[in-house]
Amino acid sequence: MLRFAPSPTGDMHIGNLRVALFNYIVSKQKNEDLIVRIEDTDKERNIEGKDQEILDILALFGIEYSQVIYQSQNVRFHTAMALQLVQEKKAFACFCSPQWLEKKRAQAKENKIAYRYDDACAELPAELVIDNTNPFTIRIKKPQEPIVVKDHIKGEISFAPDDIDSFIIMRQDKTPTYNFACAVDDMLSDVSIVIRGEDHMSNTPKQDHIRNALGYEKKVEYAHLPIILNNEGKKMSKRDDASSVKWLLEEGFLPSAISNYLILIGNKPPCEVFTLEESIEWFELTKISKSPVRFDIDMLRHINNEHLKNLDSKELSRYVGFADDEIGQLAKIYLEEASTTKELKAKIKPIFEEKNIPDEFQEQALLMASTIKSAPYFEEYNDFKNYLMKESGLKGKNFFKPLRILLTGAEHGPDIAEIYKHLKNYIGEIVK
RNA sequence: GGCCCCAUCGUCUAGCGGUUAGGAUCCAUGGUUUUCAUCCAUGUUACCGGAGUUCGAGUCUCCGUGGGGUCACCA
Repeated sequence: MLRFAPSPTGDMHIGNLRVALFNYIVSKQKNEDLIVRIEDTDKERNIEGKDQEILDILALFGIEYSQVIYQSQNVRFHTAMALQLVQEKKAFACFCSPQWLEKKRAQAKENKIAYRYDDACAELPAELVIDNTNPFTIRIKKPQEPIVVKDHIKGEISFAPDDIDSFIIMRQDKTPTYNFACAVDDMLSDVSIVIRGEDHMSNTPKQDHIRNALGYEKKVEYAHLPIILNNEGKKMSKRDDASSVKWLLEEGFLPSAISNYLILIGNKPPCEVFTLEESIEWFELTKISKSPVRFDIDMLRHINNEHLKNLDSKELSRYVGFADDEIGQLAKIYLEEASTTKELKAKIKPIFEEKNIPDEFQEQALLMASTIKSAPYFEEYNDFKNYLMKESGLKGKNFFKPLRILLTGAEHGPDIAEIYKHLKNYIGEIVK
């Protein structure tokens, strides 16, 4: 079993999508189910409808999963297991107040030493606990021995007990913390391998420790993906437009191209342009680079352009807002100067709109327009051109510029002979 | 600051002790084109530094340096 575990607290991030993609690929390779677990234990930060948005994006990208579970539905298990740990004295009630802990943290920071919980409540006598009416959290006792994490990408990494710390597993309001819920749920779902972002690296020994304490013997495998950096070399955040899958989609990047790019970076694929399904054939987690990768929109554009070229013309036509094959074929030609569907639309749409004629060609354009309007239908561009030249008497730049502007609404563009093939049936519509 | 990870062109990477250090992208130039672009050709640009091991180090070891991640009763 594999799992993708997003929290419904914001827009789907490309790093997240990448994690989903890798989980999907590996689940296919291992022939194991992939489940989606919505991590909604923080009621304050949950955003209504984000869960569905995430699911919609997964569908759009062709990421299939066997079921969706909501972490909040598992709290009774979390509670029961926390209780078990307390009874076994592997966890304890901690009465330290948030304010007190915050003060300790500030002190540690001031003294430039790492903050660690001092285990003040770890060995409280039972009567002190029973009589205490103050609110408390539950903390798990830190491990005795270092915990070694085996990661398919990072290799073996050891964490000292002090760095794992006696951390909180249940809050004062009796809800589980992330690490606890996550560790328990992965166990309950019988997850075999966890593929997630590198930012979870330091959570791993904690979650491992929880399962050990619970007596779970199966070793969960891990793979931590290097994070994606922005142009400044920092982790991509909400501030970076390109970090949002929604934004990328709106900019006119194809889902297939986005996944292609996300699988390509920090990887050594046998080829550069491929589909998600193709990548299942050769994908290997161990080939993923250990170092973070920079997001390069130029590369994405290049990949997107290639995917656009591979689309059949009918489909391409729909992406540009039309329905017929002919416009799709026209769009194909424009692919030589556009890399996203948004750019493509910006090229195609003006063709059917009223044209803005620059002052210097005003006169010629007027003459050209009336010549075109009275011209018969020509199958071949050459005949069309010769007729117009003869009738208008225009030539050279004075002929081609107005013609191009009248036909396409742009001063530059693809070879007119090429686009005429797809425009000839619409001439009446185009030149009004 | 503690812990963890990382280090080849601007970017993504090939390399696995002996190479003119290769490819893609980006950029520049030339050719093709009525135009922009495409396409083709060409070109600029990289082994973070220092010690060691070795006949020989981008490749192995150590130490620096640099970059990133993470240190919540968030996930």
